[in-house]
Amino acid sequence: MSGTENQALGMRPKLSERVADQLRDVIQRGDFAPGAQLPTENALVEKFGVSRTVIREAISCLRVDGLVKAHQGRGVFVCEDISQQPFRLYSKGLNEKAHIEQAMELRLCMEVSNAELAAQRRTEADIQNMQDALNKQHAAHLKGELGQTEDFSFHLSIATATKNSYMVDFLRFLGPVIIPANAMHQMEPDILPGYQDSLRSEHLAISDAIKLGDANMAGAAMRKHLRQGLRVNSGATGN
Amino acid sequence: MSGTENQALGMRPKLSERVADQLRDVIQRGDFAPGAQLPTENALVEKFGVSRTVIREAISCLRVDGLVKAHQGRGVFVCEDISQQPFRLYSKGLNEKAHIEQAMELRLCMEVSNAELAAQRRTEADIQNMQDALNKQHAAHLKGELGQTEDFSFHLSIATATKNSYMVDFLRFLGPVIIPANAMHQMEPDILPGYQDSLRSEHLAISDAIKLGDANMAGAAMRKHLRQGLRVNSGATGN
DNA sequence: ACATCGTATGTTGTATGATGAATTATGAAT
DNA sequence: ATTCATAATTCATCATACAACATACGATGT
Repeated sequence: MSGTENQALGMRPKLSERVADQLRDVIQRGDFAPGAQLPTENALVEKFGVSRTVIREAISCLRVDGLVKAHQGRGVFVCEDISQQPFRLYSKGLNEKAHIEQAMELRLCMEVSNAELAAQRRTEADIQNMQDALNKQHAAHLKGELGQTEDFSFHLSIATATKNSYMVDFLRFLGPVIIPANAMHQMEPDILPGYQDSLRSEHLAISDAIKLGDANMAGAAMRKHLRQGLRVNSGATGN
Repeated sequence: MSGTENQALGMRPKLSERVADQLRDVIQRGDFAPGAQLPTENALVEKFGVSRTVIREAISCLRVDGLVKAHQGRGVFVCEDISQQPFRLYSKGLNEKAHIEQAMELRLCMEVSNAELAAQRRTEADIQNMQDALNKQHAAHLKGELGQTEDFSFHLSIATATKNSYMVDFLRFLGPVIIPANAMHQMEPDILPGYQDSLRSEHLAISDAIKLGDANMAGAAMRKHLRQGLRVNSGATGN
């Protein structure tokens, strides 16, 4: 993040973002200890030579990032605990390939655990949701569609069955990174049905194991499924 | 997040945050399709009955959150892909206990995978780092310290050995949520050494399995270790 | 001496108006 | 119909003023 993408396109980055980046740096470098007070807005105005509007927008960014906390009438202070800081992908200078690979690995380890937990905790309603998602995906396939949305719904239904809302949130968070990587778009029309069939059988294997309550089997099926998908994707993109 | 904690303390939430929350809601509810243009600043000024300052700060928040993207001279648009959106814990209305439990479960499933991956990919340097962390933790224990920082360093060294930087980032992200939950602070002084010994033996079991390259054993040792820690923590807090 | 209260000062939050910069729409000239 | 200059729109920045909140200080009364 931090507005570097603008600069890459030759666009002049916004002043407030440049100031925010500089402030972020000095904070993360430790120039201001946790709990310490930042210079006042007026001081920063003089220091950076910009208007108070820009300073306030920059500090607002740091606030959303969970780095500082502003108190009216007192000042702006560096957060004591960084527990409010969000988690971002793509933060470092990773190329597209490494980014997707590592994010995919993160998803794999989480979804395998999800399958295991779902097998232990699923209720009848969860099983019904999984079944619905599978049916809708099958219907989409029969209509000649890719059914990626329904595919994702199936995985979400498993995450929901873990009764851990963070699992759902995290899968939703990783979802967009994964979906575009799917190689179904570039797939030859004649091998697509075969791929969708194998997809369906893999999903059924996962679903059955979760219904049975067999955690090990569910995890293994999910791992096999995701590794298969990873193989197809990387193969199609020529890696 | 979303400034709800202010309201809980009886503090009047900032206008800009309230506006930001409302805008966030209508966007996430789908009132504005991805790629659609938001009303202009002036329109929002009239709609909300606040100043441009507030509207701009609110939009700035949404920008940092990755929900919208502002283009000078064109307008503010809802992001097409939400892949830039950060992942946050504590986002929903979870009580402290459920929050920690669910976050801990997220950590568990990730660290088990980390141990497995580390066993497969560790280099000599990784093994050295793990060993260093263990030694430092032991030294801290002998000095009568809790050694929590060194404990965390050990786990980080495992994450580093996976060669997946997101694993390290994510563990760092979860770290602050977990650390305060540690019950060592409230522990009776006479049982602390015994606990530290068991901690050390669990760490050694993990470390040995990773050195041997036995993924299954490493994963099992890590799972046992974290479940043990979870048990101690929840027991100490009376749950 | 001590506690209480009001005031002064400093800081962030909000409002307002004006100007700059970038994009898009408009329209005239060829 | 195309091209080009101009106007209109919109976000970005600047400057100023005032409001809301917090703290420090001193006056006042006991």
